[in-house]
Amino acid sequence: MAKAKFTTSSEAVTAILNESIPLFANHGFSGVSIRQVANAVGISIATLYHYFPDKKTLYLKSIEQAFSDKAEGLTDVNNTPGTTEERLKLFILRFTELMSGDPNFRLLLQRELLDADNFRLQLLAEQVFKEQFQNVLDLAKEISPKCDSHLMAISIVGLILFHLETTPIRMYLPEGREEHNQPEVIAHHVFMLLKNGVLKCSD
Amino acid sequence: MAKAKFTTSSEAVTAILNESIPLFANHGFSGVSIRQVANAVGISIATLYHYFPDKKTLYLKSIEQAFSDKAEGLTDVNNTPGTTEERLKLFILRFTELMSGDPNFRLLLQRELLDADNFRLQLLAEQVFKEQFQNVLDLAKEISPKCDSHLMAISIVGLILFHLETTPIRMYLPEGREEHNQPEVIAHHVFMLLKNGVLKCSD
DNA sequence: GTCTATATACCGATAGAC
DNA sequence: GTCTATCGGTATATAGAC
Repeated sequence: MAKAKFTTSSEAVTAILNESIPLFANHGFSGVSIRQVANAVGISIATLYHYFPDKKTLYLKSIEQAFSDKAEGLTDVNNTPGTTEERLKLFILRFTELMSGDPNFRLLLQRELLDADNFRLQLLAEQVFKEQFQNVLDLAKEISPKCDSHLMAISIVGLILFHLETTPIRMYLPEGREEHNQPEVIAHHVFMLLKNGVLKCSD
Repeated sequence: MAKAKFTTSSEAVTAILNESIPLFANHGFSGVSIRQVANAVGISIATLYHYFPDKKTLYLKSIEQAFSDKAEGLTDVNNTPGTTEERLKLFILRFTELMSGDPNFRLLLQRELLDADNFRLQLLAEQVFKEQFQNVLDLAKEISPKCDSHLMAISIVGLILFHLETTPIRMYLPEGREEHNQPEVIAHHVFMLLKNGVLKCSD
């Protein structure tokens, strides 16, 4: 008779998600097989199916788990004392560190932007990013009231995310250096660019 | 006996790539089967294998084809008369239109940034993007000499690409509007942001 | 709760007729 | 040059023993 590998059901689920999240983040939904996940956890396929009804559910639960708690950790930036500029600087630094500190989250987000259907995108927008995006939107409204807030908010997070997105190809591009991948360097550059614009930028 | 479907070999290759490129762009390497491509072209799997030795080669040739000629079309911006600011504006508009006009190219690029190994990234950087990136780099050096050119160049193209990347989720985010997806609107916003910075931005 | 064994379908790739 | 037929392997998912 097979021994119980896990003491509780949620412990098993956690162990499975711990393996499935990095696999899906690095190879995408169709690039990962149930077999791979089961092998990584050290259980059989049938056992995996005992905890998740099918592959798609496993994927969605992986997303859900990887995205949970990301909705916090930034919420307090708008309630921080200081000038608008200081709060922008703080947000940029926090967001950059958050995103570089959790590669799986960023990779899954990028893959969802590529692969998700409208229903999943709507879910993502309304249940994961809405509150956070509203905060950036408020910051954008305050800092540049004459500008389209939505476009500005996208630009702020986009600047940061694209620098992280291009990390692997950077070294092969002209003048690419290792230090360009450090969160503090990226955050500082983005802040200076946003503050002064390209014409008066200096770092 | 089967009739010749194509009059020349290159005609057949073109017909196959015309189907494989959008498929790979929308679903990725492992999200597309040889069967799907063959069905889309209207030929048998065996016929497809007559023109391409294996799936990986078909994928790489699809990338190659989709990326060819993209190296031109922007090269002349640095030789355009006018102030640095005018040339920056021209580059942003051209690049935005180029990228929104060819979704397959952008999608394949995003997928390569996620999936490609270091060898393929190096190939991509040195044989596809090197010259173009150097042009942006030169523009960045000229426009903001006190700033790290590499970071600035990445920021300029990143701002544009991220707006296109987030197009599908935009409408579900607060204050997202259809007009935000128009290339001219994006280009104008990016230019104004780069020119004045977030503090003095107005559009 | 975990396993082995298996069902069924599809995968990439090939053989060989025409 | 194009096809049908098929190979061996792997995919997702299930049945049933323990």
